[in-house]
Amino acid sequence: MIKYDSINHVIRQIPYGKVATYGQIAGLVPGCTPRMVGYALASLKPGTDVPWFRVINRHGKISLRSDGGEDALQRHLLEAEGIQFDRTGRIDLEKIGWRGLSNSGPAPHHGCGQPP
DNA sequence: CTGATGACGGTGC
DNA sequence: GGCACCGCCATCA
Repeated sequence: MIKYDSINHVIRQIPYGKVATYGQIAGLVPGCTPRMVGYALASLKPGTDVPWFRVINRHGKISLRSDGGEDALQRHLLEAEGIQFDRTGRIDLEKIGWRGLSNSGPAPHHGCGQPP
C-alpha cells in the first residue's frame, strides 16, 4: 500500500474545476506507469476521499471499468464543477487540464482552435 | 506462497 | 481517425 497511496495522494491535489489524465498522474509519481494509475483507481473503495472522477484518459474522455452507468455519474460530477464537455463527450484538456497547480493565464496556444 | 487481474500511454501503420 | 503491440507492478483470492 505505498504506490497506490502515492497515486491517490497526487489525485487528491487536483484542484476544483480541473481534470488530470492518467499519464499526467503517472508523470508525477516516479516509477509509476499510467497503468498503475488506472489500477490504483480500480482498487479505490466507495467513500474514499480521492476525487477519482477528475481522472480521465489521454483522449479527454471518461474511462469506465465495466459498468456503463458510472461514466454518467462521473460526467455529472465534472459538469457540476463547471467542466464542459465537447460535443463528442470530450473534455478540453488545453483549457481545464491540470497543469500542476500553475494553470493561471491562458495558454499561448495558436491554431487548433475550434471556432464556435 | 502463487497466480491472475486491472479506470492506460505511446508508437507504428 | 482508427486498431494492434508492448511495457509495468500492486492488490486480491
